Amino acid sequence: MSEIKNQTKKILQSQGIRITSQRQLILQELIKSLKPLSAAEIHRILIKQDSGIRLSTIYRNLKFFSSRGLIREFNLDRSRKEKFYEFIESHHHHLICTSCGEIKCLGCPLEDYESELAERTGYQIKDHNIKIYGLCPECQTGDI
Amino acid sequence: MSEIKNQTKKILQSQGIRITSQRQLILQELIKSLKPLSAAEIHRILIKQDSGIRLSTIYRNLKFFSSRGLIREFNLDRSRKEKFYEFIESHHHHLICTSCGEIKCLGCPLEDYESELAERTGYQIKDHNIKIYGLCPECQTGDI
DNA sequence: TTATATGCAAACTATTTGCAATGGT
DNA sequence: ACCATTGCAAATAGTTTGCATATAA
Repeated sequence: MSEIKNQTKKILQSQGIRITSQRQLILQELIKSLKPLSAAEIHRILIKQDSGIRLSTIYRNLKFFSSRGLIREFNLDRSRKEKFYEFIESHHHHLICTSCGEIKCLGCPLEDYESELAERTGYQIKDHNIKIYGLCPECQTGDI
Repeated sequence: MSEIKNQTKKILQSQGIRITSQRQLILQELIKSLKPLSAAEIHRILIKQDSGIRLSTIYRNLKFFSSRGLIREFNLDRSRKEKFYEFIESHHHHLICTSCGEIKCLGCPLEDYESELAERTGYQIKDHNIKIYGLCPECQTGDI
């Protein structure tokens, strides 16, 4: 069994999640991927690898993994309407190139701000996300 | 002519945007509203006020206003799938109660961070948004 | 063996589009 | 008068659901 397949299996097991080949495939792609993927992207990848997995199965499992806190589900706000999904390794944010769509992960600049905000508003802060939009170095030629 | 209707008209005029009753109605609601609205919410409000405006007209104009920089279009990421729209008065962010859905506007804590980020990544930063999720004081009773 | 997950097809929601009619300038 | 905008209906995209079958434990 390949290294990543093994790792994926362990993760599912440790969470008490029933192991199916489809779940392993989906989670593997999210773990391998360096950037968030959409349901359709995952489907495209898995279909190429023979597996006759259905889109509905992918959606169901993405929802399921999210509810178990294994992955994070979010929108990109601009242009696209699909949701994106990523394996949660650590709290971070995204820098998105509005021209080519490339997504880069960033650390979190809000640690102090959050506690100050909680104090000021009375809110009990649970989470947050930041998306930063710009042009990546490659897309800056011609300087729009 | 009512004060706000007048103001709306002036905004459209100053932007060289053709004035129609539908555009005035849509923009008025966004200006009056203290929080972002979805297309369906705007539609519901305007239908109640007699106007037989169509959802498609609302969508078309929301897109149009966004492209002209009059309003901002964004997702809420959690739970809901619709987009939300707000009149742009100044750059700000949102604090969202995950229990009752209340949306509060916040200032921007990222001014310095952005320039540091541009330097570090080579990206030309254009914009960003932050969403912070938590429980508002009212929803904290029972402390989940 | 039994509950859970999947395949499949159909439904649903939010949004977009084509086209003829209407309305602003 | 002319072109932009609207109404209307139909299309589309992304996602969800119901039900029979297959599969993990």
